[in-house]
Amino acid sequence: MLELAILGLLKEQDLHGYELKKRLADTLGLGSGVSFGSLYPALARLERAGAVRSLEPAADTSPIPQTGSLGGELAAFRARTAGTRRGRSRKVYRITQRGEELFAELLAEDSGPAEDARLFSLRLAFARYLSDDARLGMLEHRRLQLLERLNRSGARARTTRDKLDAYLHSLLEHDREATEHDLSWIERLIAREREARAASAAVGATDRADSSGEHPRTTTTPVAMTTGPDKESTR
Amino acid sequence: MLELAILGLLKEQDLHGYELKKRLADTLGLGSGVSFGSLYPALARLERAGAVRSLEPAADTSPIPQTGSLGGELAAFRARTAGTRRGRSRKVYRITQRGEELFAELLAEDSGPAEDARLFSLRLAFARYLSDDARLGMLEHRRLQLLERLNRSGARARTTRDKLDAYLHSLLEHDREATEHDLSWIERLIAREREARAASAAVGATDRADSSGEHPRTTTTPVAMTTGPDKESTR
DNA sequence: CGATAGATGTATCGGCTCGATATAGTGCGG
DNA sequence: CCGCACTATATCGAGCCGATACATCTATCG
Repeated sequence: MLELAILGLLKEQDLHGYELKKRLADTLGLGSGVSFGSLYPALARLERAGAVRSLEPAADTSPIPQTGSLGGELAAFRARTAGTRRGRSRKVYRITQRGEELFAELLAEDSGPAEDARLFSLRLAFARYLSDDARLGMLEHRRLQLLERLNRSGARARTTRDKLDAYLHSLLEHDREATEHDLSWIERLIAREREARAASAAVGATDRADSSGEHPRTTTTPVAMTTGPDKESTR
Repeated sequence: MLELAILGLLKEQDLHGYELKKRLADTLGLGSGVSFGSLYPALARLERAGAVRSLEPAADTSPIPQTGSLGGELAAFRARTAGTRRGRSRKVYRITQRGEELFAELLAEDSGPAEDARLFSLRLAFARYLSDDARLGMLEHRRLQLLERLNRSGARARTTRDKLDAYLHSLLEHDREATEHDLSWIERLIAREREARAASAAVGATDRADSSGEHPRTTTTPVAMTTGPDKESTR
């Protein structure tokens, strides 16, 4: 999972560990990012697998950002002293051809029924690298997961009628609302995706049934299932 | 973290591992609950620490639920064959005095600035065991965390103006909305808490300034901070 | 009847991630 | 010159997860 995020960031430019951690935290959706205890081992794994290679210091005034764009008041100061390397010597990582392939694999991977919210967010952050079909498939997949989760909320409400602690009840209720919110978001994304597709395919084949208002609800699944595990951090 | 959840459930009744896992999944807010790979080691730790003890088979027709209330069609069948133990012999866990103490410690624990959403949910699920003050403190603490997170969202939006990928932008936007939703939920909980407190203290002291509409916003913090890490699963 | 499938249960293993900590180089203010 | 803060790489122990193994019982189908 971390590998995917690292490779995705390195696709755009070479980075050293510290900077990588920062971008993981605030460029991507990952709250607070990851700890060094995960990041460095992950980089080591990737290097061992030949997916990235590390470049030594690279002399001075390299085009690698001087850890910039944070702090605010600090930024001005940073601009003044730019070019003077600070702290310990950095090890800069660059993605390899093998790394590009690995990225594509990880991004497209099936990710069983347990796919959690973090992984979905990560995939969406790199959705621009997917084909139209793969991207739409990913969104539909997520939609089904959320529907299933919503089902379980309903089932739970029906099973344990009221006799619940007030705090627990509020928690469960909020969780259900958050899931509904997520679901409507995903459905907006799907609708947008279909519009774009329809627009780009304006020339060509015969009319393809849908395309007008009230988006076709795809595979619908009328809200009824019994089994299947799931994994949804918290919310 | 898991220990807290286990002890909280065992406070109400003796349970065996499998049933414990089920309740972790759907009684509490934890999506999909935890895996056996966490649960059994956690139980072993708790037993080693003297916080729980395991009771052997306990003969037949014990008052422990026969893993009931799931399946639906299965429930009827289950009712018929109730009383006949199934599968491997179960090991039933019971909380000890030491366990009750440990539960109280874990529930009240300070939980640094990194407290994630899962842990907060867990604490809220057991909030009924906290004193009024501790409960309110927990809610205020969570409120500040969410405000800080919201700040960072704003800062990010101001720093990286527009030049963002559409999917990434949508992701970040959705994340911000979800945080706002969480925040307003917490504020409703705080308001409710204060009302209850005011109602119960109806007899006694002089009038205490607030109590009428437009809840007092507590410690307000006018949305401005620069540093501090955080941890928020995803969203 | 016997085979098969499937639910119920307990348990362990390898691998990833985390939080804490160690190490180290640099500039800044007192 | 000393301590402090910031940048940066790296490791350790422990927790958690997914997969898997193992064991026991029942229902169902040929």
